[in-house]
Amino acid sequence: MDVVSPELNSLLPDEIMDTEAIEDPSVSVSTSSTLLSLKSTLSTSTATTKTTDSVTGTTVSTGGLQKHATQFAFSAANHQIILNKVASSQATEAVKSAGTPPQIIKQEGQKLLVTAIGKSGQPIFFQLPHTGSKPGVSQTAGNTKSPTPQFKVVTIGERTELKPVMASSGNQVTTLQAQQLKTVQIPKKTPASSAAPIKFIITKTVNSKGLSPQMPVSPVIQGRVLTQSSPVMTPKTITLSEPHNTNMQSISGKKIAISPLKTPSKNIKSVPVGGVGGSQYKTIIPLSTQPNVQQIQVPGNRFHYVRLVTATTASSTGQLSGPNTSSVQTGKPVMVGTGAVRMSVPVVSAQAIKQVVPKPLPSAAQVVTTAQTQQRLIMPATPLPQIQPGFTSLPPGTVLAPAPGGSSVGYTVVPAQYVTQLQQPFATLASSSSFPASGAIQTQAKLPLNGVSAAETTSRPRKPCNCTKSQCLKLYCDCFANGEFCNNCNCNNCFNNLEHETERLKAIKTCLDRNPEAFKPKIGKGKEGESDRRHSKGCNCKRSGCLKNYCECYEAKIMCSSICKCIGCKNFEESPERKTLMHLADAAEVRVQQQTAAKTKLSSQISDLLMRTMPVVSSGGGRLPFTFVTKEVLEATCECLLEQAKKAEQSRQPQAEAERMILEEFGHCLMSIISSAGKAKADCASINC
DNA sequence: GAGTTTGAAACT
DNA sequence: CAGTTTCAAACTC
Repeated sequence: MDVVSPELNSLLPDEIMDTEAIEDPSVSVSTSSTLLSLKSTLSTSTATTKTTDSVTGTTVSTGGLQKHATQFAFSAANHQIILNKVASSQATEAVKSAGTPPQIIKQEGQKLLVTAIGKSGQPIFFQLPHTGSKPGVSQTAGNTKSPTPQFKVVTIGERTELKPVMASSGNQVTTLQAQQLKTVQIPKKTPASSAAPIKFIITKTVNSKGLSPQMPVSPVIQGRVLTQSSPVMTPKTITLSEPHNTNMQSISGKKIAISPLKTPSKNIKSVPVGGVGGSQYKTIIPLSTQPNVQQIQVPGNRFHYVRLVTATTASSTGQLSGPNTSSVQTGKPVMVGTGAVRMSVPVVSAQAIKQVVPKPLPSAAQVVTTAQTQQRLIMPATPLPQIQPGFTSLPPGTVLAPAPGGSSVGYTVVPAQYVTQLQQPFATLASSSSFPASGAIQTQAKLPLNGVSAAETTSRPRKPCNCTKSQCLKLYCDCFANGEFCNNCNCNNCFNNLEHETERLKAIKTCLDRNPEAFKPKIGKGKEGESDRRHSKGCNCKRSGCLKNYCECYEAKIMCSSICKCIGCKNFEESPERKTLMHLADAAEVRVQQQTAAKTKLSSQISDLLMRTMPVVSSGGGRLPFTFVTKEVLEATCECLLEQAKKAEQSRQPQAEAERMILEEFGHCLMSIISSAGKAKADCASINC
């Protein structure tokens, strides 16, 4: 079980944070490796259906739901949860005061954990006791006989919903959602393994016409795999699973599984998934921290966008943190109120992606932030066959954005640094395409990216390239290799820019075809027990001894490893040459630092001196000009000082006393200068000169 | 700054 | 996969 984020910890009451129930084998037992495929068949039936809880394996019946009608009643009219007869009037008031419809997070024992977004925008958490019948999760794995309310996260159409599941042994899932009540059919497929980890299942019907495009997408679930369905408007189902120790999951038709929290993939991986009506790719996204994936629907746009947000970010907004993180940490299906995720939620980089949170979007590109550095991606959830296979290996800092003109390419690869740069340019692109312009790019500038502000990251200095023949569209070009546009470079005939996006995309594809990992960082983590950092491919140096910057290992300040094919390597731990070089480098660095410090200090002193000798004149608010210290003034001052020195000499004063007299005279001179200057300035001001 | 060296990338 | 060519950065003078 993953650890609940501190942000959430601070928000949630202890009861909510208690995740024991989830780790309880009796709960996870039936969450076997089997992935229930939740068909996208929609109906608007009420909660009188049956289902098998895919999370707990508990089968409960509609009767159970009715049994619990003392706790809940479903309003088919407005599709809102109505809390009825809750034992706690306080909770009732909390619900009423919420700015959004309440969403059930989960049931734990005899408690229902409910969240809503308060009118202040802050998440509200409260508990509702189960009073009508025997509450709690099923005690029996697989096929439970005791009706027990369960909750399931199911995505229908563009939206994802939390479903209180009360059916038994059926194959339907009843969805109760803040704004819509739906029932989806699920194939009867019962989880079996008792030792299986908890999984999340999301059913996603793409472009379901039964749903309004404007219908907000409820944030839903943490996951690791995004399925991008084909542009063909056939219903698609996404199955997100959350096994704790397995990485890949079964794929049935157009379903994909989410890799587990505990087996994070360092890199996003896309795998073609078979399907009718077009190819699909599932994107496995690393999940080393707690980012959320927000699925966003753009009305009128055939693409679905997802946005990845770190838990930290979410918490910083005060809106996402609670519900989302809690769902992640508990590993249980969780529904978060639609109001819990807003477009204003900024996007920051993430170490990895953990959550999948569909999200309403009036119109916007979605910036997806992923991975090791500050990789931000804007990517359609629909497939992008042209490049999608290489999507796994997009370089850090790459942004995928819908391409202008709605071309077949479908998106534009943009360096992360351009996310902020492109605020205007991208809006232009968006406006010229089917992609809505408003809010096209989310502002990220003021949010920290892995501890570094976006401003810092985006302004990160980079060496300009000097390419002449490659058009900056080959990996020879460092800019291109780093997934960046050329900017302020010295290259000739550069195609690594927005004006040549088509060529650029083609080049990227070519590179990825040649080497799917072409854009991955070359310096990655080594195997266990080895140095933390090592070159992924190793170097092939022959003449440099791996002690010059020709060597990629040396350049990265790491030692050569066993995978290097270098000849005459001197870049190893005990190498005396290497040690000497390191010492020299250290010494040089110290020297530079000292020089820098000295310069800074000197500059500061000069500045300070000028400040003292040129006081601010209140009348003008400015400082006196240097012109007051004219040559004549200096000469006069020097004469005064010399006179003072002569005086001291004639009176045979000791040196110290002579110095004192001279300095004193210097002080008098300065005061005279300042006084005169101030007077002159005041006079000048009085006559408006 | 021009020319050389070097090794990764690209090509065959 | 190996050998060769191309390329741009690193380096030297």
